[in-house]
Amino acid sequence: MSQTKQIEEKWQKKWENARIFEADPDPQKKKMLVTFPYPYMNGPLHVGHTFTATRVDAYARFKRMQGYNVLWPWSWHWTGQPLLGASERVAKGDEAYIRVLREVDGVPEAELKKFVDPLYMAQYYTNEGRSAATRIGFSIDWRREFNTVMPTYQKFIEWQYTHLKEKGYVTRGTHPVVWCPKDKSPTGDHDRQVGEGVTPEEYTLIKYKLDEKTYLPAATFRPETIYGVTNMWINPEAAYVEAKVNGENWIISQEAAEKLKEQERTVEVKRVFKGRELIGKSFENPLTKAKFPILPGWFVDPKQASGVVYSVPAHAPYDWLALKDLQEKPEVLKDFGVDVEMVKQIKPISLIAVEGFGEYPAVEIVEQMGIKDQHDPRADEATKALYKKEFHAGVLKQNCGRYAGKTVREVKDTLIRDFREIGAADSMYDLPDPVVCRCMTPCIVKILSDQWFLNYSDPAWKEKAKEAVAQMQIYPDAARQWFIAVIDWLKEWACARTTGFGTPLPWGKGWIIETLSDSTIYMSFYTINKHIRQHGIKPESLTHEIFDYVFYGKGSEVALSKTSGISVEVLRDMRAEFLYWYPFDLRVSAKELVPNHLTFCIFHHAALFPPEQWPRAIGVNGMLMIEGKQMHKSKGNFVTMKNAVERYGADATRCALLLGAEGMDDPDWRGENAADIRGKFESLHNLALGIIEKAKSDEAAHLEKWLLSKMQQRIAEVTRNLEELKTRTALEIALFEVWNDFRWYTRRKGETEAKAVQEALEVWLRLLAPFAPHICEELWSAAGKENFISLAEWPRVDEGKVDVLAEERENLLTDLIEDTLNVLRATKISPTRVCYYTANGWKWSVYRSILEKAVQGEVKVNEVMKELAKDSSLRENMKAVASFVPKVLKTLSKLPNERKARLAKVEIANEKEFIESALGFLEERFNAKVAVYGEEDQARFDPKRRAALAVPGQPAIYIE
RNA sequence: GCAGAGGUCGCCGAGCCAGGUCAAAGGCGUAGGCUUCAGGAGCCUAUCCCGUAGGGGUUCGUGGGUUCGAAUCCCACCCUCUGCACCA
Repeated sequence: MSQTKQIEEKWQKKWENARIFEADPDPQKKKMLVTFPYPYMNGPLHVGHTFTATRVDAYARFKRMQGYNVLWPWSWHWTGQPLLGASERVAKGDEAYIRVLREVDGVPEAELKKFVDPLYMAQYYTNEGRSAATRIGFSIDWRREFNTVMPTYQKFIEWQYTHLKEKGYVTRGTHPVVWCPKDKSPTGDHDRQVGEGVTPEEYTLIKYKLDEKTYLPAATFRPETIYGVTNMWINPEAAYVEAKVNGENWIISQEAAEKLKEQERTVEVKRVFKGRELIGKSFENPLTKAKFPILPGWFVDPKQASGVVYSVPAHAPYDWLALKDLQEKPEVLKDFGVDVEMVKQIKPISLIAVEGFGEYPAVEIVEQMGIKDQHDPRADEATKALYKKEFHAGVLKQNCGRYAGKTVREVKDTLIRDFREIGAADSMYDLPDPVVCRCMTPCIVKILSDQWFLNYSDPAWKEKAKEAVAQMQIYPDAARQWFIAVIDWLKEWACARTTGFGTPLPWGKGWIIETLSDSTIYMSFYTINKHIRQHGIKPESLTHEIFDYVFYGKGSEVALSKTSGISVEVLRDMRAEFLYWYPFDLRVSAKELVPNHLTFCIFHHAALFPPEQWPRAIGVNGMLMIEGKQMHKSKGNFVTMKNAVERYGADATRCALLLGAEGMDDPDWRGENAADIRGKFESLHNLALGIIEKAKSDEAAHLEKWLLSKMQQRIAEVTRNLEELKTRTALEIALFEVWNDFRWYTRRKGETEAKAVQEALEVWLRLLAPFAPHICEELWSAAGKENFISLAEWPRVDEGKVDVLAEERENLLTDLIEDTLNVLRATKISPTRVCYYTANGWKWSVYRSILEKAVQGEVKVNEVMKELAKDSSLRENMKAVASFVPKVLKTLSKLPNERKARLAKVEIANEKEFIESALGFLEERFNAKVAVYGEEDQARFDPKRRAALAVPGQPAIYIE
C-alpha cells in the first residue's frame, strides 16, 4: 500500500527488534504500570477498544519519554458463556451469524469451519487481536500475555477466591433470576427474544384471611395501604386454586400457584375453581381484624403476581374507578348475589396526607385528569404519578398505627419486615413484562438456591472500597461521585455459574467463577507471568503457598523452592517484580465498566491487598459512536481496529479517535475525519522535511525567539493535559495549535531557514510522538536523530527561552491587524494606503504608571490624575493627560489580569520601529501601502488628524 | 423508576469547578481569493445581525433568581445519552 503503511510497519519492526517496550524492574527509574481491561475474545478488536487503548498508549508513551520505566501488558478474556454460544451457532449452521463472522469480522472460510471448537475461535480472535494491537503501534510488553483459561491463570484465581472466602467476602444464599424452564438456565438480556431489560420485581403478599384456616394473599407494591383497604378484587372469570403452600391454605390464581413452585415453596393444589365463587364473601384485615367484602374485578390479571388484589380507592385510581363503576352500575352485581346497598355504602379510607391533595387523592386525580373509567389509558399515568408523589412526600395518617407521622419512603422497609414477622405478609416475585427466551419459551422467575455471592453488601467492605477511591486519582474527577454511588448501591453479586469457560470454584461442586468476578486483580498476575512463561513453570507448581509468598511475602523461598520445584532465584525475582510494579498506576476503560468491572476491581484490591497496593488511578471515557450511532454488528456499522488501520493508517486512526472526545463524553468515529487527519499527516510530513532540508541559518532574532517562546507554552500545556489524561485537549494543542504557531512564523518570516525552526520542530515532534508515534519516528530520524523518539526525552519548559517581549510584540501586531480589518469591514474600503501613528513619550509613561497600578488592583481616575499632576514633565500637557487617562483605563479593563501582568513586565519600547520591521508583511496582508509615524512627527501624512488618538500598544489608524 | 453524564454560534466540540479577558478556542463544512498543466493538496480571507473608523445589538436547552456584571453561581422545568446484575 502506501508510503504511510511502509513507514508504520518499518518502525513497528524496529521497535520490536530493539525490544523497547519490554520492561523489567529497574530500581534506578520510577515505575509506571498502565493497564487496559482485557477484551473478551468472541470477536475482533474494534474501534471502541482502540479508542480506550490508544488513551492508555498515549499516556504510556508520554510517561516513557518522561523517563519512567513503563510497563503496559495486555491479555485476553476467554471466561464465560458467549464463546460457547457463538461456537454453537456456527456448529448449528446459523446462516445469519456465520455471515456476520465472514463479512464483518472477516474470518476466512477455512478458519470458519474450525469455529465449532470454541477454544479455537478464541485463539483465532486472540491472534488477530494481537496483530491488530501491534499494527496500530501500541507499546505493549507481550512477554506477559495470557488468557483466562490457562491453567496457570486459573491457579491464580483459585488463590484469590480461597482468600476471599477465608476473609468472609464470599457468602451463600438464594437469588431470583429470570429463568427459561426449557433451557433450565437463567435467561440474560442477550438470550431473550422479548423483554430486554426486564428484571424480577418483588411483591408483598398481604395475607388477608378468608376464614380461620384460609388466606387470600393479595399482591401489592404498597403494603402501607393495608390501612386503607375497603374491599377485595377477584376476577370472576379467572381460574383460582385452593392450594397448600408451605403448609398453609392459600387461595391464588392458577398461574400464581405454578410460579410459586419455582420460588422455594411447596405447592399442592387441592382444587381449581372460577373466581366468581369468591364474590360476595368477606375477608378479614390481619391487622385490624375488620371485615370487608370481595367484589368482582374484571381488570384483575390472573397472570400477574398472585391474581388477588385488594382495593384502596382513596389512593389507587384503578380501585376508585372500579368501585365507582360498580356503584354506578349496580346491575352487574345482580348475578353475584351481592348486596347492592352495601356496595354503595363503601367509602374510600384515606391513610396518606400529601401536599396538593385533600382527603382522597385518587378521587381527585381521576377528576382532574377527567378519567372516565378503568379502561382509560391515562389511568395508568395517574397511578404512577400519584404513587410517586405519595411515596416521596406522603405522610402516613393517624389511622396507620405506629407508622403514623412518618413518610412512606421512611417506613416502607420496616413496615414490610414487621408485617412478615407477625405473619401478616409474605412475598413473591414476578416479571412486570413478558420475557421470552431465544428458544421461544416464556420465562418465569426462579429463585436459585445455594448460590455463591461476593458480598458487596458488607458495610465494612464498602467502607474499605471507599477509602481506596478516596486515595486514588480519577480521570475525569466527575466520575469519582459515580464510583461512590456504585459502591453504595452494589449488593450481593452471584459470582459463580454452572456453564461456560472459567476457573472452577476451589471448593465448589460444578461451579465456575463468573467473568466479572475472575477479572478483578489479575493486573498483579502480569508482574509474574513473564517468569512463569520464561521458566515454563507448571500450574501444579503454582500452589496457594507460592502465591502467598509472591504477593504477601509469606514463607521462605528455600522451603517453597523444594516443594514447588521453582528455583529460589526465580521465586525471589517474582516477589521482587511484584513489589516493584504493583500497584498499577493507571487503568482506563469506557464508562460502561464503572458499575461493574472497575468497581469490582476496587473492592477486590481493598479486600486482598494493603492500602499501598491499591489502585493509583482510574481513567474513564465515553462509549464510541460510529457516525453518530451506537456501534452494532447487526446494524452493519461495526468497524474493527484492523480495518480502520488498513484504511487510514495507524497514526491517523489513533488521532481521529483521540480527537473525538475526552472526559466521559462519547466520541464519534467518522471515516471522513480519519481521512482528514491522514491528509494532515501527509502535509506535516512535507512541511517537516522542508524545514529539515532548509535549516541552515543561525539567525536568532525576534521571530525565532517568538517561535521558541511559543513552544515553551505549548510544552507546558500538552504536559499538563496529558498528566490528567486529557488526551483530546493535549492532542489538539500538540497537533493544531503548534501547527498554527509554525504557520504564523512562516507567514511573518516568509521562509524557514533558521536552525531555530528545526529546534522548534524537534519539540513539536516530541509533543506529538505519544499520539502519532510512527510519523514522528520517521521525521525524528529524518532530522538526523539516532535514537528512537519513543525513548527521547520529553521536552521540558526552558524558562530561558520564554520571551514575553517577543510574544507581546506579536500580540501587538495581531491586535493591530484585527483593528485594521475591523475598520476595513466597517468602511468597506479597499485600501490603497494604511497609516499608523504610534503614541508619544508622555503617553507611554502615563500608560506604564497606570498599568503598574492596574496590576495591583482597581484604579480610580481621580487618584491617577492627582499623582500624575505631581510630575512636572506632564504639567504643561495636563489637559491632554486628563482626556487620555480614562481611555487607557478602558483599554486596560478589557485585558485579563494575566495579560496586564505580562505587559507590565516588559517594555515594548520602539513601537514604531517594531511595526516598521513588519511593514512588508503588513503591506502584503492588506495589499496596500503601509506607513508608520510617531504621533507628533512633523512629516506625517495625517489628513484626518487621527494621530492624537494613539494609545500605547494601540496605534491610531488612518485608511484610504 | 434509581444512579451518573450532558444540552454552547451549520456540524463536531472548548469554555463552566476558581463570574468580568466571551460573539465565545480548535477542527470540519461553506463562500471568495492565491497557487497548481490538471486532479488533489497547500496558503489566505470571510462565515450571528447591523455599522463609511477600530463600534453597537442579540445569543450559550426553557423560565426565574443572585450580582455593578452570568455561557459560567442558585432554583424549577424540558430534552438527550449511559448503566441498572448473574451478563460480557
